[in-house]
Amino acid sequence: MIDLHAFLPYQFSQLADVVSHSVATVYETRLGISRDDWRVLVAVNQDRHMRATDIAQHTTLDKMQVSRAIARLEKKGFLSRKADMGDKRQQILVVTPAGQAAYKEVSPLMLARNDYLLQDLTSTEREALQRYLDLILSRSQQLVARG
Amino acid sequence: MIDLHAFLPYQFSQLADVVSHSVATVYETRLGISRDDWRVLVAVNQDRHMRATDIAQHTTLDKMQVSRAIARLEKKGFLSRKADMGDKRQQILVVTPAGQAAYKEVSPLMLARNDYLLQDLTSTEREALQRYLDLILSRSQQLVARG
DNA sequence: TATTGTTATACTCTATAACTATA
DNA sequence: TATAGTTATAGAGTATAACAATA
Repeated sequence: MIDLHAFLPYQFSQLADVVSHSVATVYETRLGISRDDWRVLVAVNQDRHMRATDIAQHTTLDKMQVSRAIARLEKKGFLSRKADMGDKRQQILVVTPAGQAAYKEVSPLMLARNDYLLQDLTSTEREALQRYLDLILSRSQQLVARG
Repeated sequence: MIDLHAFLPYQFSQLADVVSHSVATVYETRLGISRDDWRVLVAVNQDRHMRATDIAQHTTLDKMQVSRAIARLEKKGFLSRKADMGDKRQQILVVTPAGQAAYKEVSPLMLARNDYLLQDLTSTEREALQRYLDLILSRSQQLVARG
């Protein structure tokens, strides 16, 4: 007998949906951007001189998603592109002041919400949770690799 | 500074994707059905005399998703509908023998994979994990409710 | 007038791959 | 021939609401 509620895929997907939604509201309503856009905005705010490929690796988005997120963020005025004289196929992505301001406005609110979600756990418990999640993740990756 | 990898929405959504995918492979390849279909199949195998509304509550799917999943499962011969003489708007959903066989073939494999994912955790740790996830879920629901 | 379940529609996401320009 | 990034396209999934039958 399968109890859906004791079933990891079911639990995690429900949890991921609610948690994402509860936090994503912040950038959606304040900046009017999507999840992919937000991830790219975080990346370009952390590292100067990122290229699209770097961002893809950094975010687990694929190059197509990154390309489109970049286009949307550029249109919003949150980032701009500079030619890379070394390799003309590549572009260097730079946050604009508006992109920095957006990030600075929103990220503390995001962190606060993230923190709020963890308030019921002590720091030891948080570490334990982290450990459990890592173990489960690596086992599930093994399963996927095997098929 | 936001570290995506230490950020709950990011972590959970990555985890949910990989975990779901690692387990969903079983019913996708063996039965050729989707996640929604699978959830409905579980529901009708557990409870006789379910109606579409019951299933919606039981699975966190909405009535439209349930309606379509029912249609697909019926087409596959996994369930059938009987008129409810009490209320003619409703239908009683019954698993067919083929639907039972499908469930019996696949559910042990699903449980085995679910169990495999948890192998690195003791039963105490599993309970702790469960508790942490519940706490986080209820806080995120609070956030969503507030907006 | 409200409810059960179906159908329609439009919108977003995702996955794949074709394409361009450079290397 | 391979790589960086863009564009096209089709399929799946999602959300909203209109709708028919019954209550």
